[in-house]
Amino acid sequence: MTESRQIDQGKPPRTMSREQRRTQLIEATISTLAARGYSRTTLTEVARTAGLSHGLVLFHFETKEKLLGETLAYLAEEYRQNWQGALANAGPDPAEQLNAMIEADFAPAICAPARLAAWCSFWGEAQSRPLYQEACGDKDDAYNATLEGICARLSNEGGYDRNPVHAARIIRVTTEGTWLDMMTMVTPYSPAEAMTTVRTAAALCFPNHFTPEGLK
Amino acid sequence: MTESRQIDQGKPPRTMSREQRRTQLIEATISTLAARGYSRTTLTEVARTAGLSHGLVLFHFETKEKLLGETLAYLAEEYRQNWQGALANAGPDPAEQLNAMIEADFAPAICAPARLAAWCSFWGEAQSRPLYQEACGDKDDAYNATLEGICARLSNEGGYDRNPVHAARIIRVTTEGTWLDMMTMVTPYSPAEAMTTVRTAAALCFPNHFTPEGLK
DNA sequence: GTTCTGATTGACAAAGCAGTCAGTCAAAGG
DNA sequence: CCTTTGACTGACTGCTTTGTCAATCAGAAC
Repeated sequence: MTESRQIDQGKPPRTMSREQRRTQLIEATISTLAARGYSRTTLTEVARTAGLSHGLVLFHFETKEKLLGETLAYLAEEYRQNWQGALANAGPDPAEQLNAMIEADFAPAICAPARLAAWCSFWGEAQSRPLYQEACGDKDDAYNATLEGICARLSNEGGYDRNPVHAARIIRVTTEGTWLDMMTMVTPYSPAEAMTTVRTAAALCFPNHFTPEGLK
Repeated sequence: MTESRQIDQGKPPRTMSREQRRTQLIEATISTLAARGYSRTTLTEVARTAGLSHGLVLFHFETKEKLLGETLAYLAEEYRQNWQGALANAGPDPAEQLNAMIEADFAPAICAPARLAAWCSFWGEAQSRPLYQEACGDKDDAYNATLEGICARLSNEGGYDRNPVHAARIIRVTTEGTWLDMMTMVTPYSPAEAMTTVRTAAALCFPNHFTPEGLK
């Protein structure tokens, strides 16, 4: 499910491998969710977005429920890989790691309008379907644990006496609230502006290491 | 639309006044949105929740679209009255006012699970429906302007050299992110715990006036 | 070329939905 | 008691949607 995200756009062959087609249909589902919202996302519309017949969607995913579940899993996995990759590329310094995680959360691939809108669609249905808590609960757990660990090390090494659990929570809810803002605000809201907001929160928690513009 | 939110629960008469019935149906819509999500909210289910026939829902609201639009307007108005009322009851001191607004955002009437879930349903559809952006956006404008004003006065009078726009934004996105957390977290999340998170953010912005537990 | 396998299509069935409407019922006013 | 008015019901319609399936098609293996 995670390999070969890229789809060959040269001249689409009539048939594709199972994995390629599934990925293409999941991407079409994300686009449709963003364009029409969860409630008006139909199999026919997903198929039309992909330029395929609606029967094929069910051939590959069996039911609409499973298509949406796999779409959510795809988004969750993409999100996880994004921040874990950014963290792996950052140095051992906790301030750099925290900065890397903040930047990762607003990377174009993650907080592109269509991606955010798709996430938001799922949030709206979350409370009524265990599906989402399954897919997202684990992801959030790993993210939180990592963030708290980084904040704890930054607190210790940086000489702050801040509660790392509180700091991590502030950073996380600030990020989530900013995503929601980007979705619901009428006036456009750039990723750069969003990141400034989260960095401001980081600067409040760790003023010796962060400014609203980034690392000190 | 704003008067007489209370419904007489003694022994339901066969007929009710137009306004009472509309309010009852809007409340049933909120419950249904929370229980089943936006996409599976049907007129029949709303009617069943209210113990009425589905024809009556259309008699009072004409279309499903209008029912949902009025439900959102009802929620937005309820929200606005809640924080404006809390603000009116607070003293002239900006720190007290900020505290009042934070408490208002987590008052049981506002962040009850069903209310939050209903809001979340609308967020998920917002980007694809201009109807909802209006209702959600306008509420935010007045709220933001007020919050920024309070932060500006607190910054001045309290001797902080903090950018009040940034502080207000931090408080707001922290609140919104915490709401989202309350919706999507698997582990339960009490309003008291939520308020602690936002007060921690306030304490970071205005440490001489706030602690995570409340006003100093 | 032939065959085999798996992807793909589109016609179809079944179910659920919003919205319509003719008629019922209850309360109020005469 | 009679009439009027407005709330209310439930059967019905037409449309949309999900899901099924037999037939078709393209590419790979031989």
